[in-house]
Order: sequence, then C-alpha cells, then structure tokens
Amino acid sequence: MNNKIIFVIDDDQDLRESIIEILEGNGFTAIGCETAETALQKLKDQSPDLVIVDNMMPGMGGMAFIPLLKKNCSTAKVVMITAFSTVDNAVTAMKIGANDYLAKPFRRDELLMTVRRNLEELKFEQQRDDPGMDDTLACLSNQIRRQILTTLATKEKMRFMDITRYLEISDHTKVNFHLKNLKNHSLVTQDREKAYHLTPQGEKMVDCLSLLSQRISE
Amino acid sequence: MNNKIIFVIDDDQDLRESIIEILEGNGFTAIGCETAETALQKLKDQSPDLVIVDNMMPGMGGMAFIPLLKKNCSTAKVVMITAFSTVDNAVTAMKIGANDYLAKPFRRDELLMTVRRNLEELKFEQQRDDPGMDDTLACLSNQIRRQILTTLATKEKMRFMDITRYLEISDHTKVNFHLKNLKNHSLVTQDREKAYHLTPQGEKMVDCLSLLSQRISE
DNA sequence: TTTTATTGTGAAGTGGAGTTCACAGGTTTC
DNA sequence: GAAACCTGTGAACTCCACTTCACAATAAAA
Repeated sequence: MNNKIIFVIDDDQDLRESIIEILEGNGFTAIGCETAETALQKLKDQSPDLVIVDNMMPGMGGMAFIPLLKKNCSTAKVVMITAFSTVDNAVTAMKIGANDYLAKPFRRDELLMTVRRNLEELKFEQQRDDPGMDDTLACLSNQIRRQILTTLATKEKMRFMDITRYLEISDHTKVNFHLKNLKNHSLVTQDREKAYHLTPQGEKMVDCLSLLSQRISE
Repeated sequence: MNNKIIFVIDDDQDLRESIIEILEGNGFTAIGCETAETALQKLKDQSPDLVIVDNMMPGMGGMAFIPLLKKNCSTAKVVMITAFSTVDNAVTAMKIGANDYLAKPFRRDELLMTVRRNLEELKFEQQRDDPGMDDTLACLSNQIRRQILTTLATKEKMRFMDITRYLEISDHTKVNFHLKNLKNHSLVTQDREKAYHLTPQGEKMVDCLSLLSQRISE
C-alpha cells in the first residue's frame, strides 16, 4: 500500500539498472525506461509517484518530456539527473516543472535522500488537498459542536434536553441544529431510546480535539 | 502547575485527615475544613478544583453547601460522601449539583479513582471552552489557508505570486485575502523582501494538520 | 520611458452557516 | 384527561466568510 512507484528514465543501461537496484532494495517499486517515448507509453498503464529522468538522451530529452508527463500525471514529482550541471541548467529545469535536480555522479545516499524528500513533499500535498478535511474542520470549528462532543465523551449517553441544560443553552433548537449537523457527519448517533452518543469516528474527533488544544496552548 | 487544589469538608477529624493524607500522598494539594461555613470563608482566598464534602454535618449540610459553592466557584467539581446512602439521596445530590457520590465506608482506591475521574472531566470541560480554539479551527477550516500553510512548510519562503501560481489560483486577491487572514492570526509573517514564511505557531499548525489527517483517514 | 509584473486595498456582492421563531406530535406527570 | 415537558421540523432572518471587481502604488523589464 505504501509502495511508491518510481519511473527511471535513462538511456545508459548501467546507470539505470543500478538506480533501480538501489530503489528496489529500499522498498520502492522502480520501473526502468530506456527512452522518454517508452515512458510515455507506460504512463497509460501506471501512474508513477515520482519520475527520475536524465536530461541528455537520444530522442526526446528530459526537458521536453516533463511537460508531457505533467499533462498525464500532474501530481508526480520529477527529479532530473544530468551530467553537465550548471546553475542555468538547473534553474530552467526547475522552471519547466522539475522538482529536484541531481548532478552526475551522485552517491547512493544522495539519490535516496532526494527520492525520500520528494515523496515526503508529495504526501504533504496530497493530504492538504484532502477534501474530507474541509468537512471535518468546519465541523470542529464551532464551539457548541465541540462542547457537545466533549460532553458526550465524558457522559457516554445523554438525552436531548440533558445536553441542552448541561451546556446552559437557553434555546433548545440551537442545540438541535448542531446535533443534527453532528449526526449528518456521523460523529454522533441516536439509539432507540433517543439518547445520543458518540460514534467511533466521533471519539476520534474528541481525541483530536484534546490533542490540538494541548499543542496550541503549549 | 498541575497541582490541583482539593477541599475536604468533614466534621469527622479522623476521616478528614486520612482523606487529606491519601490525597497529599498522590500529589494533590488538599485543604481540610471542619464545617461548610469555614470552607466558604476559605473560598475567598483559594478556588478549589474539586470539593469533597460530607452530607451530614453539624451546621450547614452538604446539600445546602453546594449551591453556595457553585455561586463562587461554578466550575469546581463536587464529590459528596455520605454514611446513609440511598438511591434517592444520591439522585437529589446529583440534581442540586454534586458531580459524584461516594458511600461510606469507601476504600482508598475508590476515593482516588473518583477524584481522578472528576478532575479528568474538569480538564475536558476547561479545554472545550477554550475560545482560542474557535479562532484556530476556523482558520484551519479553509482549504486555501491549509494549502498555503503546508506549501510554506515545504518551501520555507515564498513570494506572493509564487504562492498564487503554485496553488494554481487564478485570482491573486483571493490568495491575498487568506494570506492576510493567516497574518492576522500570526501563523505567517513577511520579511523585508516581502517573502512570506511560517511563524513558529504556524509550524505548530502544520504539525497539527498532518496529525489530524492521519487520525481522520486511518 | 513605456510597459509589464508584483503586491496589494477597499467596496460591493454572494452564499451559506447559524440563529430565532412558530408550531406540533409524542410522552410523562399530576 | 389536562398540563407540562420532551424532541423535533421548517421557514424566515441575520450575519459573516469568502469571492469578485475595480483600481493603484511600486518594482522590474523592455
């Protein structure tokens, strides 16, 4: 599941295979391509999380390849390797969409560091785009809803008016509104006796809350 | 700092002092009172986190004491102890504001469990009422703001238009709006070169975010 | 110097979250 | 059986977060 797919595109067979060996030896799934063109073919079957591509190759070079890759697989990270590394070279590579730059010859640990760092960034970006986060945080951003959650966490079960009185809220329909909201997000449920209690997910939220308040106030 | 203050109100000197000894031996600060009246006096100097009060005492009883306590110190938890424990007795005690009920004779560990459980609840309630939480969570509930935060976390420093383009948002004023929001909550700052970067507090938020997303999606 | 890009500000509009109100079926209590 | 309470619904309204638009000062580029 956590097995990241990495394309390795280089016409130099020795280098390509040694890169693959290093990656495979560290738990990644590495797929070699001799040319950029074959890589584009394989893109149709598999979406890599990261692509290592040589700049100088017969046929399509790395620079030309990157835009085409991004069209199919916009989230993939790109690490460009090159023999003749100049500042300009690196800058233009970054400008057209490469995420990192590795100058030949590089050491085994340099390669691994670079790969790991970029996959780490990818994870970050994927999680920040998580739309479920929106709902969750919007749900928690209301104080009354947080109060209901933490109250239910300590009292286990509570009837509707018990909650209302416990929180000292005069308008019961207000509580009802937020309770319904929490139900819709399946953080609380109701049993046959109409008593409200937390769902497992709701308990997780309470966990998160206490965790957050610790971190924030520290 | 974490030293909770507990009032022990009981006319029976032996019992009172043995309770105090148990509590002190477990890291709490226990203050003994022979009558409810003296307890009310001491309330003016110190606010207890929890009050252990006997029901049957010469002068003011526990039942009469609780409302007066709550007037001065509404958040304090109340544990009532009593020799003649009946269901009715317990129920009425809870109704007028006692938070827990302990029947004499009780064991050392029963006492400690009850005290700890109630202090735990207190902590919960205090944290859920934290108004700073409102701000923080509202701030995080917006996807664009989360994107900005996580982006800045990986890139360290970024200029205004860099952020806008990186997030592929067409309207730069929208980004500006959220950036200003983040600045107001002092999660990001600007240096002299107008580059934005995270404040220490902002970094904490990013931490919280990744923590949350792990918990939620698990 | 003219033009273009950067980095904003402030007003107006929009939508949705939250509140309040009126009402009502069901249940408990007296 | 009436009164009081519990548990809820739906509509109208308010308010604030967010967006959009128009405009502008400054910096960089041509």
